[in-house]
Amino acid sequence: MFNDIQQTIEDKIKAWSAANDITLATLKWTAIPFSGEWGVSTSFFQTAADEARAGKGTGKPVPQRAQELAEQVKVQMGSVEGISHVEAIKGYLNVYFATGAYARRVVDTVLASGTDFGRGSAKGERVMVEYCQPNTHHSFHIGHYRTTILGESLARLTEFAGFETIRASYPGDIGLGVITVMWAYDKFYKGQEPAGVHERGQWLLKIYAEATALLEKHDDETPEQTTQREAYEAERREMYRKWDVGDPEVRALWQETREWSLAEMHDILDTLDVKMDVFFFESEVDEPSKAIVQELIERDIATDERSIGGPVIVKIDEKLGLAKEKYRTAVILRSDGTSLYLTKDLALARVKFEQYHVDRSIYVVDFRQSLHFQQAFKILEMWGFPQAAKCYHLSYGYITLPEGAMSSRRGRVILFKEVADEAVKRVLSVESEKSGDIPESERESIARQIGLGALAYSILSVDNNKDIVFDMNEALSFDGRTGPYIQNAHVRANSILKKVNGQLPPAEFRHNMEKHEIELIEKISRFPAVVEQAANEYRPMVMAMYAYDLANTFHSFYHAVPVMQTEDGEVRNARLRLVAAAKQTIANALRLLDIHAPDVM
RNA sequence: GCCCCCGUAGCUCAAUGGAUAGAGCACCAGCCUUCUAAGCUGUAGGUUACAGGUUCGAGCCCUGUCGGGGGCGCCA
Repeated sequence: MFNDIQQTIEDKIKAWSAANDITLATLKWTAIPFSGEWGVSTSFFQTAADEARAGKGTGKPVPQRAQELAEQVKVQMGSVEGISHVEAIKGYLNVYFATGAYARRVVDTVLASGTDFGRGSAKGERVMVEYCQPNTHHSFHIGHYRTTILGESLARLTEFAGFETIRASYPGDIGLGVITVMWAYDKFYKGQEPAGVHERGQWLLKIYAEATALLEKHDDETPEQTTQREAYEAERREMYRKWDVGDPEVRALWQETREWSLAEMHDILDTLDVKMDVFFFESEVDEPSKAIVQELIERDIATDERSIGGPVIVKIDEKLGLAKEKYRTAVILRSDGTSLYLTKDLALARVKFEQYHVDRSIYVVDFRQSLHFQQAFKILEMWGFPQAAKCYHLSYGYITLPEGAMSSRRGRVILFKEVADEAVKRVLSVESEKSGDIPESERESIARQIGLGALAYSILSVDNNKDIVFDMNEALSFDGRTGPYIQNAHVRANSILKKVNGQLPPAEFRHNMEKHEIELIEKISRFPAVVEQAANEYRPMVMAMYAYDLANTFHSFYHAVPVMQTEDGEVRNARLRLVAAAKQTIANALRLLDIHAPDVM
């Protein structure tokens, strides 16, 4: 956390190596495996190996030579301000911090920074995170939730790490699926409309599933059924055509039903505390996207095969001179002149670069689109956008059901709303036996925080490229490595602090600290580095792991180390400040995971 | 045929090329007159799919094999 001490040591090592004609490899600092004290560690394996390769070594095995070097440095080190002692062990140089001074510094820094503890310095780069791409006219299911929570957490991380961050959503509000719902609604349900935002959204999903069944070809259908199906199909096609040419009636129907879905989506985003900066609607990028195709043809990036009845394509592998198939050939415009997913994404990327001036563009989209994005990024590169190098597809695995993939068309989905409601219900059912004193007026809201926290954590704590087989009991578990476990650490910290009404007199940390105290301080001090890592690697999971680790350390501390019962006032004050610092760090970590940190539960 | 992801404890998952591969769940044994037991402590559980290679050092990098998932010019 504090690099100045580390820097002092590093300078000393460099001076020593220069004086002794030793070619020092780059020093990498890591945390020492915890053993009751804390500090940082670096090794000399690389330096020893370099020596051996250069032929100027001593002929000794690398580990032995590394240990020798570490010992020499240790002898050479002398005393350094803020360092209690140094040890050379197994080729590593372990530098231990002077406990009291370091502890005080960490705790004071956290308390002074508050909600800003861990915030990175401004990076001078603008990041756009595109996530939450639900289709309208269906309902928001648990798969949409995964991109939303993943993207929101990532956006919070990049923002906190110091990147200027723009949150973007790209709802699919037009396409065959949308038209299918409109057709069925218009034909069978015109004028009807259930009350309630979510009821309406879910009703559309039901209509979609019904419509799909009507339009699906069956092997054993009778001639009458075939005629019927083909007539339906023709009606749907006609409706799409009318939408395309801007028929007022169809457009009005579209606007109305689209609004139902968007209302539901906004309600869910509110529930999740997601504040989008920009919405790119598929319907709005459709028309402009066609214009870029001509430009790509003129630049000789795309090949127009329309004269022979074909589409417009980009032969990526051929253009790159690749012998093996890798990016293949991408179609960027249908032979009938209509746009495709890729057409729109290329156009959208240009808007992001030129209108929003983004330096990095991150797409939180499921892993099945990985070829699509590889193609898109390559084409952008050929097109001459340097930002293409900093485009990143954060792919994630599907959420499937035990019986197989979810399918909106078959109506076989787990809706986010169902899960969220169930989560709150389950929390309320255990609140009476497990909770502390929760004011009646807050019970519902805290139950929501805990339920949604459990759900969010169950998604964020799994590596994004893993598939998740959705299990309600697992997703909403409150025990062990879960959101509520972390929230509970925050609550316990708060319950101690309540007893002094938040009064935190200064403290020196001169007492002989127990290992649980030291370990807690060590974990807290790692938070800023974890923020950097999670943001740089685009991995919310790193923060999820850390949050658990920190809470786990706090729970152990809480159990083993008395705070209010401490007789010595000086020690009590120090521990109170440590508890406050832990509470703050837990809250900051949870916030980056889009999880609330309640004061009671 | 080609490309991408994955394979770690019974199950679900971790582990910037670095020290003794770690958690949770499940199982077993303890801990509430003491700051919230949604908790803590302990036991048990491993040939990191397999075979080579690179490296002082490989779960991690490279090659191959096997197994699972996904994708591959007009769906999104």
